[in-house]
Amino acid sequence: MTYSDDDHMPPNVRVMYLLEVMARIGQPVTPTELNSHIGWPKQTIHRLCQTMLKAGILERHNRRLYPGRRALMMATGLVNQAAGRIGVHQVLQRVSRRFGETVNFVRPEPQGMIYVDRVETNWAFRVALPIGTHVPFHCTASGKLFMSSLSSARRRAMVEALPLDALTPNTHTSPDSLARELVSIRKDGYSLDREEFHTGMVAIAVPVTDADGRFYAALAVHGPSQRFSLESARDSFDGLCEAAGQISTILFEKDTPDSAG
Amino acid sequence: MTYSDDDHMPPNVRVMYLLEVMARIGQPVTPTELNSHIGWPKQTIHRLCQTMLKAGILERHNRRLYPGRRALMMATGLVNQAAGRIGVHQVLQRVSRRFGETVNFVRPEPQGMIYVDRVETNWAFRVALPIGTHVPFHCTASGKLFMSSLSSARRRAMVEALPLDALTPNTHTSPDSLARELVSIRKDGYSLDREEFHTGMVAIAVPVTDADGRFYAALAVHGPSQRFSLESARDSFDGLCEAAGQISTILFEKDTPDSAG
DNA sequence: TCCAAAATCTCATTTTTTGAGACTTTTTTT
DNA sequence: AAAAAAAGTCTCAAAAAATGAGATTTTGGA
Repeated sequence: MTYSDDDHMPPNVRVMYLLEVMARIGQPVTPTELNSHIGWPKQTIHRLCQTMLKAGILERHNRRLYPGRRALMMATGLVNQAAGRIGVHQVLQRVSRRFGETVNFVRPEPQGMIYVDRVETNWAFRVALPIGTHVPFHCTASGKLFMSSLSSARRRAMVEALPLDALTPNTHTSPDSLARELVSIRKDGYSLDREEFHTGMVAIAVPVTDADGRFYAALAVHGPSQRFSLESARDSFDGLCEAAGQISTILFEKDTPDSAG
Repeated sequence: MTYSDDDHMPPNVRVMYLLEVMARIGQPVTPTELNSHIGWPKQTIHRLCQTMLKAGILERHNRRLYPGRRALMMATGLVNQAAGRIGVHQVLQRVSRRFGETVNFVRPEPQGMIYVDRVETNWAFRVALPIGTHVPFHCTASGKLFMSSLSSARRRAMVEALPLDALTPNTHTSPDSLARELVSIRKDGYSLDREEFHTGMVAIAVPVTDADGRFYAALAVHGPSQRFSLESARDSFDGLCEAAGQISTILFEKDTPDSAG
């Protein structure tokens, strides 16, 4: 596979991209206006719009295009499927209120751990990592937590493959010490970041597991070490686990048919 | 152009089609399961899933695929755009004229229910909430209506996660009483705000659903309790449902003029 | 450990997309 | 009303992508 050229978009995905642009614009547009946001050759955009009109993905009133019924049905279905995210966000907010610190919901991806959702405190101190950012595995509470959930063979392979760049004086730079910590994380059920990613910032992460008990995501609380000690982090362990359990329920529990009492 | 062959789908549109199928299924699927709904050659579906994963349109947990961040952002944008359609707005105007009160069109988002469209009466009494504002779930007719549409597991988790701040003496502050009301809302098909958000203001909300019966938005009528009693609100139930049905038709139904071909 | 199902890889073929340029229609300006 | 500009459509050869059968590997469960 030619993963290398990063910015190339297969024709496949262009339909989706066009819908994304329309969604962002938020109101009916002419093909030309649309293209002022995209910059494809004139004929290309017209042809694609035609294809999508013919497929019922777009509809047209006068000159202007807007998402058609087909796109809307799809969107409604997707949003409903994702209704769990609303609940998850509410749980994050509750955790954040309770501990007064920033809370992150983080998932593993090949490029690193990715911030999927977050609730920030109003304190001046903020992590400057927007949602969608990837962070390294070896120096974050969530990344180490994820690795600790792997089978020993995979864990070892991963630890040995990672770069282990020293981002602070506390960062693990030796595969052995990292591997040792992963073992104890696995035993404890939580993972700490002792200023290993940013000096002055600490974090604790607990796992959110799926219905089969497999790792799905990390629920992490971050804070500056001045006011958020690792002691207090550990104290928050039970509360975090409870929240992680609720998230797991929201995302994975099978629907029980409702008894309308 | 060979418009004639009707059922042919250009490779272009397959990405969209795959998302549609996933939206209809409504929960994470393996490529093979997915394909049991589609019937493409094995390699074709795998290749397409790979493309979509790489593009961030899908995400994966274990074997199972689900709509990714990118797809969800798009879906949210589309769904909000559609809510503001001309035809929808006209229905809101008609409802507002009929009852002489402010009408809102409200959708769920992680941060709260968001006012997507509104028609206001000219009365002095106005809600000072501009379009785009988020309001809480637990003390609004639309928020409770949305929560009542969730599966019981999600509903319970959400009720437990919410802050339940008392904004008026009437606000639900106990998860139990809120949960109980959600059950009866589900049964009744409408939701009331009995001065739970602002003292002196009451509201009734009914759901707007898509062609498959999925929750899309809440249609809500608000008014000051002096002139807009809950009795009259309940009386307006049929009219509201009719309007909700019209909105649903505008947004989701294929308008085939007369024939039953 | 072994086995069946699922996923991945390879590759020649077929299909589609691409986009420049000429041309037509529509809209705006004078 | 005429002229000019902008938007949209058509044609076509080249380039790129999708296709899907078959072989191979990986995975998850007994």
